[in-house]
Amino acid sequence: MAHFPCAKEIDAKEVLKEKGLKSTPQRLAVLHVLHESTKYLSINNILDKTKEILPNTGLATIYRTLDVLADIGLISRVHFEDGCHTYTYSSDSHGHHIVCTKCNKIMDFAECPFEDYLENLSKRTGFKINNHFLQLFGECNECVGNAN
Amino acid sequence: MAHFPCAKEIDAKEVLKEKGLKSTPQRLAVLHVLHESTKYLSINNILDKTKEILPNTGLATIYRTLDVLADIGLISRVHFEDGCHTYTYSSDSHGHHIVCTKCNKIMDFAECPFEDYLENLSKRTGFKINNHFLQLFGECNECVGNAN
DNA sequence: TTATAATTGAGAAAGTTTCTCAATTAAGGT
DNA sequence: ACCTTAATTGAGAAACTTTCTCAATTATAA
Repeated sequence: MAHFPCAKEIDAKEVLKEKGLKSTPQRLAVLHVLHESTKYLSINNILDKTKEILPNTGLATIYRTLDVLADIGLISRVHFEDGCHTYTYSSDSHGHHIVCTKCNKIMDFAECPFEDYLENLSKRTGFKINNHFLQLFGECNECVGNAN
Repeated sequence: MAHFPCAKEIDAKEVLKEKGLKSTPQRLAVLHVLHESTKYLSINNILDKTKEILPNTGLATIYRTLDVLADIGLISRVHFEDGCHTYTYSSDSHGHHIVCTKCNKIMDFAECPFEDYLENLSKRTGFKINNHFLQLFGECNECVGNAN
């Protein structure tokens, strides 16, 4: 089986094993591609970069792999106002993302700022809040001030 | 031109006018459909309900109308982990949503809990944060405790 | 090494979204 | 009220995205 210099490869293999899933070259390659990129990637970006490692990889495998990796929390989906079909490596299962709208860079911030707030909101609204999604948009330190 | 008993119809017409957009029956009907529903609706839900009011409405018009209404903030998109192709009426342009994962009900909460937090995060990360997206998932007061 | 179930690639099928263009219509000026 | 005009619409075609099917392959555990 192929080997990829992914810092988290060992971890990934263990997580896959725990869930009863196989560590295939395709899964490790997709993970490697996302881990290597500081930016969010579209399905086609991921297919292209995966094919640089494993040229025969099929598109259906990319879809299947992204679903699997997202389910087990190794990667996460990035949401935009008009669609959510891009992905990024997930350094932490509770990671929220800051997205640079100029260069597409993603930064994680694992801390969650409003645990207390949610409890309060829960009481006021009668909603039992189980989950939340937060994503911030802005300009990263390299892009801030640049014309485009 | 058709009239729909949408409480916000007058407002909607003004907002459309301000932006140089026409108040067509189709746009008002889509808005009415979303305003009337407490739940988020898919493109096809919206097409079906709009056709009950205007039977000849085409699918392309639904897509165009949803884009227009979302752009001007009269409605907003609802995001899920695996897609974001549902919509809800927007009572407030900064409204965040709580979504009931059992009955699909949406509740708005306009207040934004972390203005201060974002400023602090901005300083630490070097990101200039321009925008954010927050959505909460849970069970509403009617569904909480129900088996399904 | 072998058996087995999971996974894959390829292409077909299904589903979603956008585009094109002639016909219609909302809205402002007369 | 009636033009005029540019925006909007419906319909179907085209483009694009996602899922499915199934035979071939392969990771894994015995």
